[in-house]
Amino acid sequence: MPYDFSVIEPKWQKEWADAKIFEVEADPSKEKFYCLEMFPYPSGALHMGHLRNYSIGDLFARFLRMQGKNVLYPMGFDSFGMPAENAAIKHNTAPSEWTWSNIEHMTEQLKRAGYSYDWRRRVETCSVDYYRWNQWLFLQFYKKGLVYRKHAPVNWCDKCQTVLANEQVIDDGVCWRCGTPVTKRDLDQWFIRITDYAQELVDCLDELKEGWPERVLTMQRNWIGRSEGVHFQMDIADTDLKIEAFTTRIDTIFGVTFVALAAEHPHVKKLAEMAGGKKKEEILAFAKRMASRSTIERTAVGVDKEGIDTGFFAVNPVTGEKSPLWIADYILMDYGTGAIMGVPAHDQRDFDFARKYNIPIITVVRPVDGPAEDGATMACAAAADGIACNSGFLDGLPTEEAIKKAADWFEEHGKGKREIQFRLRDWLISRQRYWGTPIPMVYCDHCGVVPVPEDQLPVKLPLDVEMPKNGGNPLALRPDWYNTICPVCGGPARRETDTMDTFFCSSWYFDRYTSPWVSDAPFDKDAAKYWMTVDQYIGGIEHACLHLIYARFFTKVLSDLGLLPPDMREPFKRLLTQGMVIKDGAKMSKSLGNVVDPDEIIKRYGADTARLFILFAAPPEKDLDWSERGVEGASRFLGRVFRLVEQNLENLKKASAQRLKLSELTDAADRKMKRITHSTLDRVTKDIRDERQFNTAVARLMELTNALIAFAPKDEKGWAVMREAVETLLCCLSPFAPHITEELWHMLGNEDFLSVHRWFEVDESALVEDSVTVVLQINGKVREQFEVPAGLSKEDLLAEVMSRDATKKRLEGKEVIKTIAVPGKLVNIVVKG
RNA sequence: GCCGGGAUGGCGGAAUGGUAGACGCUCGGGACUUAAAAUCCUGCGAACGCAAGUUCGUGCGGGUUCAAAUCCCGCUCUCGGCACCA
Repeated sequence: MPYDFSVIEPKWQKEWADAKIFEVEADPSKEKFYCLEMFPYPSGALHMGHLRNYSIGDLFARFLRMQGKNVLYPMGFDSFGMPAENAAIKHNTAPSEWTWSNIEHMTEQLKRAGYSYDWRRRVETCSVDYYRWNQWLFLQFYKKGLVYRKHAPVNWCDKCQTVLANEQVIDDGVCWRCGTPVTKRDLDQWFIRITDYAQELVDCLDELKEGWPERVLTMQRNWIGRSEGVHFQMDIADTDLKIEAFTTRIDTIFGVTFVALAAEHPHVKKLAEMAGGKKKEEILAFAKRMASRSTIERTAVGVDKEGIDTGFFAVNPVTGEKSPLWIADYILMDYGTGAIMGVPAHDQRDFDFARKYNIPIITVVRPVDGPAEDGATMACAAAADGIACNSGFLDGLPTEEAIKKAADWFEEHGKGKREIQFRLRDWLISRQRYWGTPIPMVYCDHCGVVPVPEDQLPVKLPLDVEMPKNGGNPLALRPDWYNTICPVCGGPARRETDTMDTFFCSSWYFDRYTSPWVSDAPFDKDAAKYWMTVDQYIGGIEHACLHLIYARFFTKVLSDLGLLPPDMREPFKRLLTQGMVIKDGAKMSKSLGNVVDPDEIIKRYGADTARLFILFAAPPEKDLDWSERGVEGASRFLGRVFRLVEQNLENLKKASAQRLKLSELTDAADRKMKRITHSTLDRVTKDIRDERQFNTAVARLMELTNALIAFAPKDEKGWAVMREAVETLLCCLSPFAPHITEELWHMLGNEDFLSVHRWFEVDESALVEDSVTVVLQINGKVREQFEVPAGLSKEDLLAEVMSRDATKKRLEGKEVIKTIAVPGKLVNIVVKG
């Protein structure tokens, strides 16, 4: 009977499901392991990226299960979002119908791939049972003061017809989903105070060093953008106005030669008024022109800085000197205070600006080993640390100390204080879209903004909607839905028609998995306490500053709300960011027409082959080059394993299941086979557990298979050795190719499931070698290799090598200068002549 | 500009101071077959050589070492992230 995956795979999928071997319960007596993949958006069908993500996850889940851990391995769908609305318009159906049919289809696909999920725990964020808890959590956040409504300039995508969070504006100001340039709009929107947690979000990155990729930590650190500095005030001469400024380089305060405001700064209008006349018109015109520029225009490389002199002067709080007050386009209103002290000698941007407008440049920091540069002739700003000069009481101090002393001065004189600034902005969660969680708020003419009482949740999304053809939110066109009664006064009120950013849903779904059946809370506290945190998370790098920041933030808040234990501050202990799947040099995508359909591959080669290829072709973090030939290679390998067992089946079944010790084996080939078996087991275990090097683990298993094919047992002992080797191979291969290994395991007469069988133990005594190959080097160049008994000391090895005729011959007529012997490895003889 | 990753055969990739190229793919030779597919055996970094073998070889230039893909110094190219963030 040949290897027929089309029979074997469905058969074992059914057996596993019937026996419920992948269903788990919290059990504090057992050590748990929570293995999680970033859940998919139900776009219609699985793509290769999904297959790669989940093949890695299933490998971990199966491996750890076999290692005896109580493994939580769930799957669900991130099923709210724009594409459902677009598809609904295109196919003239409802977003919910489209979404649910995709969920069912993709679930079937995942089952055909043989992943070992506990399917009872499937979570769909678009189901009322889930999103009602989004609403409930939103209200808890609201009570805690973490939710606020603000009229502010926000990012607007015209194509998606909705606002976006800062994190969703990428690549110089375009929408993360559709690539449309983002514009600014002034709107009333709901924000979440993620900035309250900015400091902790940075601090905890250190705890994640062990298990997270360095680059993700760096990206988050950059995104949160913590900087320490001094916040201080400056008077505007001859007015009552004061300017608030922030700087990280307070040590350069003596080098201030101008002060600049952002065009949107509230003082701009006042100053224009005070200036009056022609100057007023000029200032207002300038501010208007700057405000109308898009993010792209403002941040394009090489754009000249622009500014206008207000004619006013700011007073330096230390020196009392007056510096001209400018309005400049490179000052951002939404960072710091929207005003800066200009120190052109030591800041490149200020330098560019000063040169353009002939503002004086004064150096106040000199290099450690030389004199200060001349401000009039220097080519660029000297931003590096050095020694303070021309700086009164700071003179002679190295930058770090000068900063400290200057900051102390400001605090002592009550003119400013130390402050920490973050780049991170609050999270805008309102979306002017239909297919999302309704924000549980109502607007009453008498009572204002009123939260929906918890006992009135859920605010259900109507499913019988017609999507407006020209875009926009159908909820806003449904008076029957949005007209309601004020929970406070009972008068007429209107529901919030915006829905929540879908990243809200995905910020706590992993908590829900721990107890998806509870109906009186988002999740069961005890279940979460047992299962959380996620031990291994797997997904794409694209979420480094989106989902992965929001989920970290949520976990801290849920912990503070008492829903998670107080010390549970981080959701994901280890993170693996898998590489992309590449074909013909580019990422697989519909628009490039280079997609390979996982279903097709599974149909043609089987799930085991597809999974094995994916895990073998590249290390998990690297991009994977899709190769049909490579898939065939994986298929060939599984065929070899199948035939190996099948062709020796009778003898293997008869063979003793007893494990013979190496010391009980006398035949050299048997001993060698035994050693290979255990060194393979040892290395594969380490590759998976410690190194996460699945490609090399597969390579070892191929080597073991090659050795087994060449192995010819001579007697009963030999067959016992072979049986042990074959079963070890099946055990190690099981997490990679679970169906074929399960089949062969049962063919050998085993009755339990290999999928949940205990991982084999390495017999350390079987790793001991009789002899080792050592290399003879002359002057560092390899000359020959030969066998010596294992365990020789340095001296004995050297003596052994030097006594060989071949060695003596090589050294004839040469003077030995030095010898180096590395036991078990090599001997290097340094000679002259 | 700043931060991070990477560069090894025809290709994907092994090797973290000690035999460079494991394992696989491609390609060549052979066996089986009427034939093909499948399968099995075998060769495969480059140069010279009938061979034994010798020399060269891990992006480039230096250095440390008996010994460097690996460590140090200085570059080049490339991929990714952030970027008037004060």
